[in-house]
Amino acid sequence: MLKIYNTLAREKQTFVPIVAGKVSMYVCGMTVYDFCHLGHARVMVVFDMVNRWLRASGFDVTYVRNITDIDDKIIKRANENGEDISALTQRFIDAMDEDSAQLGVLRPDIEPRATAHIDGMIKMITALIEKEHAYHADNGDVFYAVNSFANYGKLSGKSLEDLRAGERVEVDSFKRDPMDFVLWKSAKPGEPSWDSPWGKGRPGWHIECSVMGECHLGEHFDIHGGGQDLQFPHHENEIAQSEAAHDCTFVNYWMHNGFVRVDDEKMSKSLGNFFTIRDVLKKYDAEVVRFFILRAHYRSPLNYSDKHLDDAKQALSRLYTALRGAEALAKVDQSVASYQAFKDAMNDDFNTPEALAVLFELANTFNKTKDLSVAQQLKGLANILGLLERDSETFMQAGSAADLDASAIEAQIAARAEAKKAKNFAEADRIRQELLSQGVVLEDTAQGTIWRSN
RNA sequence: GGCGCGAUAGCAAAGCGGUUAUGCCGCGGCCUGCAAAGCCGUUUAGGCCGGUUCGACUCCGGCUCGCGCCUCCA
Repeated sequence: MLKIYNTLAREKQTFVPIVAGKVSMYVCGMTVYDFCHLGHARVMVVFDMVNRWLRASGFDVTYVRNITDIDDKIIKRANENGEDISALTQRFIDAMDEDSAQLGVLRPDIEPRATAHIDGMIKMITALIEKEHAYHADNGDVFYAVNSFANYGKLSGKSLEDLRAGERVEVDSFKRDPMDFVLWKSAKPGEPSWDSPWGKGRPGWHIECSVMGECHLGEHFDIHGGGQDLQFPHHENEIAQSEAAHDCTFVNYWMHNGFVRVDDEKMSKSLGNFFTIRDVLKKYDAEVVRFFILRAHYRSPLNYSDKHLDDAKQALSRLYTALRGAEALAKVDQSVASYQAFKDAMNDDFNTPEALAVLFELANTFNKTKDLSVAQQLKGLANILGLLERDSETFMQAGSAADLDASAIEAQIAARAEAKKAKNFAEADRIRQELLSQGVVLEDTAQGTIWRSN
């Protein structure tokens, strides 16, 4: 039985899909005006892991992850660059696709773009106005009337009174209530706009996800995910919009992943303490980054540092080392204890740290017994998490000194073998030391000498 | 100010009311020409103060510290 921590209920709940055997999942994706950073990597990897486990559990999953390709920041950035908005967004969508592919993230089934759903947004806003959940204000914007929705605050645990009491709420004279949020922004000169019953304008951010979710998964679906920072106001507002428009429950399970931090502070654009995925991948193997993310529970904070990545690399290497020389095919045996332990861990709110512990126990068993079925199990279970998909040599030799090619290393190994044969250990050690200084580690095995990068 | 989360060994990170988490690092041993890898063993825990209990890292209460949201944010 799969249990999921539901933010809405503030507890783990047994997962019961709306339609038996099927799962509909929506995750808030990126606003494409810049390169993705490690925080984005965590969302992509975490929900990729969720998607993979649901599928491995036999569910027919429809996974939607949207792309916000129109908003203030995009317009601002395009103006700064003197770049066409669609060129800008396409450029960063391509970059995002590259980054996520590197991280072993499977493509979502559907990746809707906000700009392709303007009609649906106009339709939903119209319905909200008709039901008196929204109003066309004097400045031309359309606002959602927060006090028209009795359950406002149920996801984030905030009450309207508390929110209004907050000192940071900016007063907008065109709003009936300071907490009302914009559904449709009237166009300012020079901004991209679409025709609507309220004149030319563009949608607010929150309405995009309500509409894309409805369009691709229906008025009521199973799982909605995203980063913790989207819980309020974004997801709270989505609920207000969708439930008011449809008069039915919007989402059954709300999932929020924890932040990536740097020095115990949230990594974010506004703090300027972010690392882009592509910068990190210049230094670390993408699978190491994926392993690093999966090593912590998805709801826990995750501190980023080179030291932690180095540690993750060492740990992942242990698994690859175990499989070295025994390139077993991935083959999961569901009848053995390791599968049960792995499954129990994953079914307990996607407890990947515990699932990974099962992999290390399998590696230890295989190192001792050399029972090929154990190696197959190790690789099979790891593959479910999108790990250990390459062969060991490829991983172990990746990132070695760029000025050495494999044949040069092999030549050195051969020379060392000659020296060893002649009992000239000083020369043998000199060669080994020389390679080590170039980032190549030699290991003598029963089958001969093999090498890996340091 | 309002709401919420966390505090586990040198570092990272889980489960669990009583039995070895796991990984990296350290130490001892085996293996090796020597290493590396691997194997065996091993040192370091549970912020502080109370309570419940035969027994608490695990449950309850208080405190301290850290973090997040309340504004765009994954």
